[in-house]
Amino acid sequence: MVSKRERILNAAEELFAEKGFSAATVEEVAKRAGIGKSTVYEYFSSKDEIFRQTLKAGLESYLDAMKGRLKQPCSVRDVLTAIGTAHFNFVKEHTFTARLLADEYNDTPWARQWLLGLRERRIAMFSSLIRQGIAEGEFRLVDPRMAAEVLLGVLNALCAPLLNGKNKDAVSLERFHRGIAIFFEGMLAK
Amino acid sequence: MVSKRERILNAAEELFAEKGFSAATVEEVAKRAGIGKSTVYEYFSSKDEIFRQTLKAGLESYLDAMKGRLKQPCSVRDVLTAIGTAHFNFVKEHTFTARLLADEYNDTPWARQWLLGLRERRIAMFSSLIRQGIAEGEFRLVDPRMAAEVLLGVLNALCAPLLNGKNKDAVSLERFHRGIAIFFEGMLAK
Amino acid sequence: MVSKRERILNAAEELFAEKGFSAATVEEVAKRAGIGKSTVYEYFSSKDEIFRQTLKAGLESYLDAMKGRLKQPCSVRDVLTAIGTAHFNFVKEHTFTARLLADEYNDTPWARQWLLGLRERRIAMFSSLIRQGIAEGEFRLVDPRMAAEVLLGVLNALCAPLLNGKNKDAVSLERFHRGIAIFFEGMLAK
Amino acid sequence: MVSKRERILNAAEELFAEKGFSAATVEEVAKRAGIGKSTVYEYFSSKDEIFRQTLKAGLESYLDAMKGRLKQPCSVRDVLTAIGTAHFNFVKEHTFTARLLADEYNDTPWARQWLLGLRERRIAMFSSLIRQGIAEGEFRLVDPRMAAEVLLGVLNALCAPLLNGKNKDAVSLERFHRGIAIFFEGMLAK
DNA sequence: AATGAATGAGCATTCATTCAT
DNA sequence: TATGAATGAATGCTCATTCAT
Repeated sequence: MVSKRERILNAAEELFAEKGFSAATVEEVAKRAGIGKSTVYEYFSSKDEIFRQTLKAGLESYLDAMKGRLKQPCSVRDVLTAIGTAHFNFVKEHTFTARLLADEYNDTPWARQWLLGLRERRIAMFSSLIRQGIAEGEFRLVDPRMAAEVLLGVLNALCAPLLNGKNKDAVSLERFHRGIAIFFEGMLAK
Repeated sequence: MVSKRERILNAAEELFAEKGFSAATVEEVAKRAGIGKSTVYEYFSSKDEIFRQTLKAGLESYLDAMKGRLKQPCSVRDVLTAIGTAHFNFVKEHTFTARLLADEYNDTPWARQWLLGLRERRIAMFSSLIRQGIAEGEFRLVDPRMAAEVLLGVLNALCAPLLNGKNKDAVSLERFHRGIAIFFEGMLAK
Repeated sequence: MVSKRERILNAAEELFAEKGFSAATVEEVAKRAGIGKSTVYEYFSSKDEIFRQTLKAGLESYLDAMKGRLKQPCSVRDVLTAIGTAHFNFVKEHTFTARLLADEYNDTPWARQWLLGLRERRIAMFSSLIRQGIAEGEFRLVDPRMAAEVLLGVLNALCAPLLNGKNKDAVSLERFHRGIAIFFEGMLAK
Repeated sequence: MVSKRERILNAAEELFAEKGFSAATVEEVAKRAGIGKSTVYEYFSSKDEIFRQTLKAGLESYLDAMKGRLKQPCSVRDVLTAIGTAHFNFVKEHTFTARLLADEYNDTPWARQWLLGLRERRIAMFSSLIRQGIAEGEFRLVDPRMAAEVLLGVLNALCAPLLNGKNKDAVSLERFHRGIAIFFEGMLAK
């Protein structure tokens, strides 16, 4: 059985993703978690704290999903593709968290800072791999950080339909791969 | 002299971009516009309506900025680059509006629908051009809509530093062009 | 017509005196003032602030009532009696404020500090007069401050029935004077 | 070892004296008593009941302290002085209870009634002694009840520093005696 | 047209009390 | 007996909206 703390976190994740932090109410969170309103305060000291923990949990779960895909004995393109695929699957699985983690979240200043931090970590991960690809002659000579940003944008764009579309299942992984292929084609050493 | 209606819209644009729709208050909007709180209601029937109009104005202003760049007697790549450049300049100029228009805006359901509509229009514009590029042999054979999505993601990613960074001026157009070049390299017919 | 701010202050004074600060609610205050709950917040920033202002107003009104009775060309006993009489009348008139100003008010720490300050001012006033009485040979040699405390206790004790009794009018000024007479008899130089 | 019931009562006494009835919480009481929150309800049916019993215990403890000082074979003044001394020592020892018993306690209506009852009992005790003193020619002819009220006020005033001052030990019994001496001087038959 | 004043509906948070163990 | 967990009712405070001028 799932702990009450987790039930609250899950409900909050859904609601924050659906309506934003300010518009979601603690009462709704409680109701969706199937508990009384004040019980929420047994587990979290404030609404802000709920958000902080929701974000933290989502972030950890995201980074977990990326793990183990970094040091494989194959081309950088394959590694990046594997990471991209993990990203895709994560978004498909945790749509709500993914929306929270999407680049733009306007509600609360401190939340934005937090999310920008995550963005930086992802960019760092990508650019490090890209630098390696360049060194190994796999990619042509480009600014690695800039290329990393571009890749991040491509991933986000290709996953966007998962966030908003009603027919998530229609969004295929195969299409996703064809999308990032454009990026890779542009990156290859001629 | 700028009309009172516009003063309200400008103030609202800033505030919504800064703190999100829910967290911004009508009183703040009025104060920033330099007018009394109830005067706002002479021009807009509700807070929601203010947001709708803010969005509408931002959207129009964005589409205006794109106009005139579509039917030029040159390569599709040049046209798309021109559009991208217009996008870049718009974001630099209207940071606040740009944030509102950014793909993810989580606050209110109907706002999201509206923004998705804009996204679709941009994608349609891009994919139509890309289709033309393919037909003319400039681009290789790809799903035009998918490529359009990718391009959109690239544009957004490359403009993201303008939205959050403190040193906006450090973000150069030249870097932006090198970024989309990756996309075009991946699109060229071999 | 009495200002809304004053209506709130009056209602608050009554309620705080009746039930104490914590037990009184802002809604009750508003209802008793004949206004909406949130209107209260147009005039006072918080419940604490209401209490602070209530206390301040009560204190000023009390000190006003004492004024002009200090420098009369007669015996110190007469002056002190006049002050005592003013105290008596004030309590009769402003029962609620008087309860707030009574020595013991247990609710909020900062309020207690404030009230202790008032107590000190009253003691200072009394002891200065008593010192004068001693110097002029009217009173016997006693610690002036201690005597002042005693006098204050006597005044409070004799006014207590006004604070709690249902039949306030039965409490006569004449009885009050007979009461403080005991104090003065104990003070006279033999 | 002190019983759990008493531990609760002691904790409550402290807290009620420190912050007033409304502002004190059952959880704090439990914590200070070193027990779980719901255990409190094994011994007392409600927060109100805790207060009632706290008051009752304080009152009994106060009256106990007065006992045995009433029927001594000496002057009434000596008896009253002995009672006053007992009062002084009680306040010094049980500062918290003393604050609760102080004449003014504003928080809850029924508590006030109770405390007024105690006040009446003390006044009755005093006035009976004073009547005796008058009958025996020790005191001059005054309204015994009024004199009792005055005496009570004097005792309270002289003990007030014990309730609020930081330097309780600086408040001497000797000073206290000099204070009530003023009362007695005023009472003596010439 | 413009606005200060007023307010009800709503929200985050607290707390006395109950329940399950 | 003892208690951690749970919660509904209440409370201070906010804010979009209306009203009177």
